[in-house]
Amino acid sequence: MSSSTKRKPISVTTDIVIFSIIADALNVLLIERGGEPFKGKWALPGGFVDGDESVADGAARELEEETGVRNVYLEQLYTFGAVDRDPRGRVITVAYYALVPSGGLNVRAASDARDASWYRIDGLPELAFDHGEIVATAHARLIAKLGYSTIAFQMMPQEFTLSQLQRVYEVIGGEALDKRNFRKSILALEMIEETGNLRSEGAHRPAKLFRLREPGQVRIVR
Amino acid sequence: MSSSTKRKPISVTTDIVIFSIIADALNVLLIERGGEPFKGKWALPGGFVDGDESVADGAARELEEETGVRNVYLEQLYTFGAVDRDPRGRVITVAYYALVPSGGLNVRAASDARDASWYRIDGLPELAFDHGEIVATAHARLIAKLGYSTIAFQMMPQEFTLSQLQRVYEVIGGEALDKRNFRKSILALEMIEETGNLRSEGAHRPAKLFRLREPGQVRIVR
DNA sequence: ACAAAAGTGTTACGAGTACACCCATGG
DNA sequence: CCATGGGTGTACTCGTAACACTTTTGT
Repeated sequence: MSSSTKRKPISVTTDIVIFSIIADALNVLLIERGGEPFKGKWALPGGFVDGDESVADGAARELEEETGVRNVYLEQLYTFGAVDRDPRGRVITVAYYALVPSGGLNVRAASDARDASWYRIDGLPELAFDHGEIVATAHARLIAKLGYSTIAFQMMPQEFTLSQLQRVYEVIGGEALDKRNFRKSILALEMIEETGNLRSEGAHRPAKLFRLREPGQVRIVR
Repeated sequence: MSSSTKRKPISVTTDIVIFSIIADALNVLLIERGGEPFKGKWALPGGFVDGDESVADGAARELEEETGVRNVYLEQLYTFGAVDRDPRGRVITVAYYALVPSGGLNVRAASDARDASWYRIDGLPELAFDHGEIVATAHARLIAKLGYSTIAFQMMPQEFTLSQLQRVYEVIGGEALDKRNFRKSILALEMIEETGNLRSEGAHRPAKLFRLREPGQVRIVR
């Protein structure tokens, strides 16, 4: 009986949780919905998967269409498949998440989004659909993954200082880290190298700038 | 442009990877397909999700229908969404996996499964669809999860000896473990307790039997 | 000269690993 | 009495955590 008589069509969407560090806080990119349902409510970028594209391609396409962001490390998060999660009918969603460099992208509202904006994770508005649950799941995964992978490097711009990198770890992890231990363990990964340049950013000693050896690569450590 | 003009219907299936330890080897439960496509080939249990059930419910239902297995803790593995993964058309699948006690269940073929049988993970037949990839993904996840969760307890019968439990870890992990260190670390979790019973199983000292304190609970450790 | 962040090593502790012998039973 | 797996404690090692002062710059 696995092929039930009533096989109502099930639509498939993707939703993407885009994280970035802005002003020393973890932020999520949201879209203000321009159409029903949940018109005027904030929601995650995403949309329906086309019949001629893979689910992952659909997520990448939606991400670029609605936010202009491309070439980011998109990782599948979870598939949300409750019966009543979408008032339009039977819609399941494959959620992805992505980390983008601090300040390194132009956000623009497009498509059926009335507006697009960053929100601090600790100050989110009420979200459409089950997107609050999706963000919470992504946040938990991000925190966990920080501990055993090099995912945080995805948030760095091309050149960055070790202090900047440390701030990313501290903001996501929610606790202060020892500067010397942090530098020791990061450099031991051999994933970054000095560019030879310095950055002077105030009334103090300039900081050495680093770059990723192999951009886009995420390694499991430990 | 997120709502494309051509939104071909996408069907949604589930596939379930059931692991168990049998004769000191890791095994996967497969069914022999009774219908096209891939008729006569071995495949994972699973099938189409109905419109009035959640994806997780669909997985549990298909599993019971095709193999008789019920009441297992199913964990979502990954969603496979390539365009051409199913010759019948556009079908994506949400894969789940579960661990069941050694020998503690009656497997029976049913529904459109011609046969159901255990296969050693290192001796799998050629599988239908992309099920080989799904099994490989589940296997990798199982090995990883063994290291930082108490998932292995799911494979134990109601009463078990510490040596049995150690064999589970050794078979999945693929390496021998030190007996004293193993017992020390397992008991430190405080997840199992002595039943007070002994099991005599050969020409040697009888082993103490243990049980889970809270069956079904999986904890993250470390 | 002072404020502010960058940069740099050593010690201490604890978790994890290595390791060997006696115990209880069946045949 | 011998073969077989069950059961037990300690010492060492290595990775992680704690910790303070000097350097370079702008004002």
